[in-house]
Amino acid sequence: MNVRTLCLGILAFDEASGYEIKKAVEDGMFSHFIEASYGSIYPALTQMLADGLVSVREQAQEGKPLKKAYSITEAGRRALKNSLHELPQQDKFKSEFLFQALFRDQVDPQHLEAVFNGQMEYLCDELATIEECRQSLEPGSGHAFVNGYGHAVVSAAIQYMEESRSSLGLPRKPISSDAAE
Amino acid sequence: MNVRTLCLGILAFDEASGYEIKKAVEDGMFSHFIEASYGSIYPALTQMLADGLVSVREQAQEGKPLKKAYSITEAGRRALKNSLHELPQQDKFKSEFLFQALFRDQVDPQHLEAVFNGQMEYLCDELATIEECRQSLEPGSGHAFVNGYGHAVVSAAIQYMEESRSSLGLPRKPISSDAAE
DNA sequence: GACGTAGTATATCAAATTGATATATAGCAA
DNA sequence: TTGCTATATATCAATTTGATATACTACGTC
Repeated sequence: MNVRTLCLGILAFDEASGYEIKKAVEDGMFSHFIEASYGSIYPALTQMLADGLVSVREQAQEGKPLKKAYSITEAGRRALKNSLHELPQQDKFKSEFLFQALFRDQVDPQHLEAVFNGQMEYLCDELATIEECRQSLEPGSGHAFVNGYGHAVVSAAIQYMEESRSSLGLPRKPISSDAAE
Repeated sequence: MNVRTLCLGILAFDEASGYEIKKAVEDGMFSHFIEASYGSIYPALTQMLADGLVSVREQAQEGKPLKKAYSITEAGRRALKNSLHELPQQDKFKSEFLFQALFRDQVDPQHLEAVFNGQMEYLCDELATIEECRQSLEPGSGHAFVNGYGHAVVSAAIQYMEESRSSLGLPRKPISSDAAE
């Protein structure tokens, strides 16, 4: 699945600018299972506009740059539906954290601790984002299923990390400083 | 982190050919948190050879093509150690399965079921690979930690999927045909 | 015995994608 | 007034993917 289909999927929920699509995959609803950068999003939108899969509405905003709000067209919805009926490719998971963890005996203990805490922070942020979305989802919807999947997986990771502290020779929980932030 | 560092890490455990590195990230020990293709592995090895980070031992095999067994050099180990002390990038997770699940009301029920069963199969295969490695790992090692992380996350996903069958309107478990395979 | 498929092994390349950077404007803080 | 953050679009070199080519063995099957 390419970035075009991905954008089409996001636009199927609501019109959005390239910038907003980036935010959605970076921090928003789609952030825990999708990746895309500006360098692929903008060309995808330009191409789909030429192909008639999306339309633009240019909004001149006071004090802000021109905003191009893209909407999905009927042809776009058909193209999306087609893509949705192809068998999905296998999940891809890349973790530099786990790669580094493999060599834990070759790094300074203080680096290991910093990296471990960084991972914990990242996972907790993910979980917070997932839980924020949680209330606004109708049970039984695709959204609710995906949200629940993310919740299950990230929770399990956090729990495992917490249980592994001692076996990695790390000090007990650093008295939740995240409560202060 | 680039493919060069990734190869260096794998070679730090044992000498390997490009083909064997690919297998390691595809099916082996590294498969659940690393991705790399031939098109990046072979050029990486060639470049690192020129840079003196690895050395080659060419093995003429009877009845098989020439095999180039790459080993990490001292310079390579230093380069790896340096990379290991950089802060890791955030995890990246891409799931076309979850993307499709988002639009579950727009696809045929039979497609949804096929995709769901495909994901289950994939997850169960992952878990099997993880459990296979499990015994040969010394407790407290980096390997054991990473293996445990994978086990925790994949198990949670499988459990969530199983619990979600009914809410997605899918029939009960298709009487484990995997036992027959 | 020919034919297809799977496994071992290296290598290349067009196309897709990333990650960084450039441009521009507003608001807020030091 | 200098720097930082946020909004917003856009480009591009470098990296990476995914597909394909080549070549030989082995195994099944028709």
